[in-house]
Amino acid sequence: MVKERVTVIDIAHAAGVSKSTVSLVLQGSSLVNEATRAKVNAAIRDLGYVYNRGAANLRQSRSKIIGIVVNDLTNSFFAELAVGVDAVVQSAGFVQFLANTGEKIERQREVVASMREHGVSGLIVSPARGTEAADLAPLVESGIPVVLVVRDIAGAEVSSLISDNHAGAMAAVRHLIERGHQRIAFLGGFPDTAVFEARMRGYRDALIEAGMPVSDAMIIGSAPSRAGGVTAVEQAMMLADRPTAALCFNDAVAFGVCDGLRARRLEPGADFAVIGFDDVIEAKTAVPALTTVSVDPQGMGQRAAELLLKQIKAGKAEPEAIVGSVRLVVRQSCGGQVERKREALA
Amino acid sequence: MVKERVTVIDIAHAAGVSKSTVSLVLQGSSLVNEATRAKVNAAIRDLGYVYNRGAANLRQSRSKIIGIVVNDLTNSFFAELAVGVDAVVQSAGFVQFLANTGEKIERQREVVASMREHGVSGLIVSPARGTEAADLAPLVESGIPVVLVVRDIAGAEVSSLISDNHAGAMAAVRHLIERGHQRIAFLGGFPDTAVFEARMRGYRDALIEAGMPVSDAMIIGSAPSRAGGVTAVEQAMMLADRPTAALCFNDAVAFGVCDGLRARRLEPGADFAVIGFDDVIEAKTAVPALTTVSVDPQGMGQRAAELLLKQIKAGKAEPEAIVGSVRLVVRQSCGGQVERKREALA
DNA sequence: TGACGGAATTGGAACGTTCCAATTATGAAA
DNA sequence: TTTCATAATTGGAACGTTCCAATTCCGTCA
Repeated sequence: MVKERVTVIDIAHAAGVSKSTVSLVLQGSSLVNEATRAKVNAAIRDLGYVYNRGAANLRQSRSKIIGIVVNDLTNSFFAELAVGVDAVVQSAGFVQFLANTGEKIERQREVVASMREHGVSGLIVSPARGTEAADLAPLVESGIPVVLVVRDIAGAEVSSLISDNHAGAMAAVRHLIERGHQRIAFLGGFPDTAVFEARMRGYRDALIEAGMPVSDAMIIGSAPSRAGGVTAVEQAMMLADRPTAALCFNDAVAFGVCDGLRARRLEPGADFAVIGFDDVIEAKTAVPALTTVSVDPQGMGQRAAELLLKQIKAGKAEPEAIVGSVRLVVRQSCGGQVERKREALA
Repeated sequence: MVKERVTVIDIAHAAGVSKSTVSLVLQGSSLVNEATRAKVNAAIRDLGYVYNRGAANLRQSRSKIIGIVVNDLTNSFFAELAVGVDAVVQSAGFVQFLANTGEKIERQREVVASMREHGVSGLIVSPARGTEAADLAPLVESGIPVVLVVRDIAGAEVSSLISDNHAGAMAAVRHLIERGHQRIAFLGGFPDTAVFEARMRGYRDALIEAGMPVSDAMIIGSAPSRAGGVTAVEQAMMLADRPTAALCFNDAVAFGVCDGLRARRLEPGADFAVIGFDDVIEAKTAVPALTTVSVDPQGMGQRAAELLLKQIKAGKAEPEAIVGSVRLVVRQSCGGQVERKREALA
């Protein structure tokens, strides 16, 4: 019961035209007569023809495939990024190869190679930790458009779309200072990443701007996950001079920090101010709703995809470095004024 | 500066052999002499050759691509499912097309069609709400192996891998009954889905088994999301005869229920027992840690992928319906004995 | 009637690989 | 030396499409 593949030739036969005409119909060419177009379409339906995009790609040496490789799909930030990308590539008639590297450089190398072999027209990459410009060199030399998201790589000559981490962190810390906090920690994230670096610098610069002391003890790294947040806040609360507020590396860490606070019978928002980063979808519905720096992961995915498609269409465009603006979304987790809070506790 | 594509012919030239020999080398054939193999490999490296899998697929009429279509990638259950699939297909040398339908039947139709055109060797589908057997018919007729996950479709002659929702729900409710709860609600989920049906039936059957009354008022549907959980628990707490415990449709709903409880100054676990379903990755680290029916989404993705690969290898296997076993993971969110709890409150 | 021009259609080559059958090289046995 | 088997290599056809140049069709105009 093996199905013979139906090809343009079969259609041509059935419709009594040549394969070239069928091809024209498939491409929606205006050169073909209305009547024959109808005949051909009827034959296509009758025989259950399915277009072989692979064969077409081979002939035209271009494909309608883009690749997206992310470093951690279990992190909902990246999952949302992927759906943003998916939405725009789908409506442009493309389909996406998605691969998850789990932060493994080796796996990243493999999947990128595999995607090249499959002839993707472009690639959106959120690089694994430790990726270097050299890792991407063969890819960019081949002339395939690449858009880096979330994490930039120094020296890589490709477009990038990262959010303004420095400005976002500053805004968050300024907000905490305005509310009267004196001891503000920076919690979570791997210290050897560019994103950590940028957010942490924003944190420091806001403190310095306000003439406040910067203490390294207040900067506590961890895995950028919920579990990491728990351990980071535990460590912070061991300090002699405990913080009363924290800017967290990302929302996952922030949720973990909330968990850790509750485990010590402290209510996030009321007893300790926490601010996240990213504005993942759960931030709004959590209790307390998370104050966070909004990065809009889906929107970012969309913009990255649009940029990539533009470059694909243009043949090869100059690398663009876009830094996406970012805004502080104030919800409940950062509490009210510190003074008011003190009263409530007294 | 347009790059000419390097082909097997170029390699053959450079290495002083024929294209057939190069092809043999690429396929790792044992027919080729060690020395020539080395020469060819050197040429491949020197010229920066990249294999054109599309051309190979065309000739062999089989591809190393599988498709995975999910109904909601922003739900971390499905994101994890996708990484499970990804892990096994990657190590089998396949790559995955991933598409998100967002529960839209129309989009699902489009992406499935697109995947067929791209010649996927198999498909893993978590169908959108309302998908019918007829929607899949053309696909299965074409002989492409399909594995349905999470949601089964009556009458579709394809393999499926769903978890034992009925047994899981029963186990959870039995556990609550053992702990002394008398009024147990079932919260969240869309009532018109098969998964809802199965879990709700498990809930009812456990109550009946214990000789306890079943009240429709205690069964409250909602969107299967965190926000839905909040509204469902609000509604439940309006009841004259308030529940003291709930089995939730899934973990997202359960988190929402916890949020809603806290908004009313009730502590999940201590004041109200909540049990989730799925065991997503955050369930373990949340505070309180969520008692839940473990479905192991990554493991499920892996099993689905393995089943699919098996069928691809076998040409065409008989449809198998696997129901994955499921176990109750008791953590903190369902509290201790009700008696003890009452003492603590008194 | 013949020439012309635009619209519609067509055959064949090409894309980069694999597969098959055929060929050549190598060495051992007669 | 010839013969044979085995190992290694090879040319050409094929996969299903698109593209190009060429051809046919048909109505109009001189």
